[in-house]
Amino acid sequence: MSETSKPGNFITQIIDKDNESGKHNGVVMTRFPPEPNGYLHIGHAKSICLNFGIAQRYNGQCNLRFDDTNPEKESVEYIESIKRDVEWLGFEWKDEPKFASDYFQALYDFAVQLIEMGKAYVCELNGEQMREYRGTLKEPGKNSPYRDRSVAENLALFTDMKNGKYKDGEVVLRAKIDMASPNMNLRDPIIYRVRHVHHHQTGDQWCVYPMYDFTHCLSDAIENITHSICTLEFQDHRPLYDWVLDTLGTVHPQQIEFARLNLNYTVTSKRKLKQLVDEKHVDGWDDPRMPTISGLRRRGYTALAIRNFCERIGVTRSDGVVDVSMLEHAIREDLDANANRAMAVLNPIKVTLTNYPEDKEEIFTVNNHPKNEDAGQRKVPFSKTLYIDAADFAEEPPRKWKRLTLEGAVRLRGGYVITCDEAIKNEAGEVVELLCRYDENTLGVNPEGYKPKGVIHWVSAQHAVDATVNLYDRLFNNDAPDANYEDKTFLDFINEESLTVLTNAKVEPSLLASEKGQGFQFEREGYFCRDLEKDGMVFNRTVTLRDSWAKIEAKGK
RNA sequence: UGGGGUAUCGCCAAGCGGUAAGGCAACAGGUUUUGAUCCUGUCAUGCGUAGGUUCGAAUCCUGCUACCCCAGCCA
Repeated sequence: MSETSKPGNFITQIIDKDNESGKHNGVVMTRFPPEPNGYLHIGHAKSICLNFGIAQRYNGQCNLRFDDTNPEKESVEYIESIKRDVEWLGFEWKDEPKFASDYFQALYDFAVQLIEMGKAYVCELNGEQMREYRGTLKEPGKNSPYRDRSVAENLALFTDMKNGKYKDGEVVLRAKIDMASPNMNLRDPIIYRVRHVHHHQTGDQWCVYPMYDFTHCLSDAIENITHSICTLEFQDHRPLYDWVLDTLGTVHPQQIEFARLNLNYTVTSKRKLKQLVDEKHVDGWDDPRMPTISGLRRRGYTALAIRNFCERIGVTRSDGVVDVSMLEHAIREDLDANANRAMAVLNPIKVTLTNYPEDKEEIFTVNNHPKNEDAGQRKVPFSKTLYIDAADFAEEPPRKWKRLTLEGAVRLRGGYVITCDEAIKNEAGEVVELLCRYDENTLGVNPEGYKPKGVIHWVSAQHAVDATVNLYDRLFNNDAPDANYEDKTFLDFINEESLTVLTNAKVEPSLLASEKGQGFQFEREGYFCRDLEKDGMVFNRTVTLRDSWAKIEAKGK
């Protein structure tokens, strides 16, 4: 599909109009501007797909720009993870990654220019006073007593700020706009503050750092961004964005806001995700239960699935909550089409084929994919003793049961039809072994005179490979863990059963040749992937198969 | 009447004055050596609400309602 045949949205409509009127001479330049203060999550994926996707659609380019103006909260680890994630999603930024900190000198010069124009002043109000003078949502603020300093004095004071003559928080540089504006952002916003901290990019070169509102618009202008796409909460900042650029007379990118992604049953706030990591509710930013890009990757989500998901949810200005089933559908769709099949017995019980020769061994050739012949075939060994899943046998089967039962017959996937004669139990009354007979005339052929109830997966005991399987479920059991509740926080909704570790799983030997990160469909169980980090046979469940039996069962209860 | 936004099926979302696309979910069938996939069908006389303009309104106008964002020296 060509880029332009993909569905558009209100932003592409704006750009189409701009291109018609020749506003930017047909040039489209966007940017993805994360602050390196955490790992990227699925919400960022939407923004990445939007910004890079628009650039592709219009043969433009997209910068990766780190909005690194608050060094205390930022780190190189986050920078590296962000680069890795954007790349993994399949996007290429223009040239080298950019940093707002690359522009610190230019930004400083712009601030000086503002002072010279009489449009900025150094203010000595402390935090509390600042708040008082700002007024409230319904009442206007009042002018700072420092508002009318001379240009010369402001220039000297700002130089002192830069040269480290003030302690953190003692003074700030403010834009002189309008303390009575109904828009709080225009009530003489702070544009520079003093912070004696080491910066991950500029070291100890600066002790004054520009604020977002001053930095972002000018960084966009410096990079000749044409369309500066951000989320809805910045709508109120647009007048300030425009004021800075208009006042300084630079090129003027257009800020366009869209609704950020909200997903039910999940939390998409860097602060909360960081809390989950810091307080060890999960095993790190890339825990497969996290909605981070790295977590999803480790869970087995593919970049293609995430891109498709982002395309399907659309881009609008109305904020809603997308159902996680949309995300799950996207990964099932990709893996169903592209993942090889394999057999894995998660909770094994032994099956002995009483009429199968003791030392005999057969090798079945099985298709890797039911529809795609190009996926090839693999060898699956078969012998007298097998494992099947405990859930596939029932002494007293419920209605519509299509699995093994006493005296019932069932097809072993890719192999013979077997009939169960006896269930051997331990002292606790649990079934520990099944004695079955196989029908030697049923390899690739239907049996004569009777019909198997269904098909189950299995693995030959002597050939089976031990594996650890991590069964992941949603991290929260409330559909809106993020919402504000009177007496609860999102931590109160953590699903205690979000991870079940199965250490006794038996998988077919072909899986020994799999690679880390490789995805499979374990037939009748779900989609799994070899863990990206751990060595050995460790598989993570990406998502279950759609399960209509579970619905039938649930209805019966 | 502080300011700024948004309202179309359970969820996402097309629609831009000519008579409500699509996807997810759900439900009902069919195929199936995966209770998967796939296929077929059902699912808004209705577009937050009340009026108005018009031959004709989800689209234009007016009033109302609900929800979201803003009082960090965060972004």
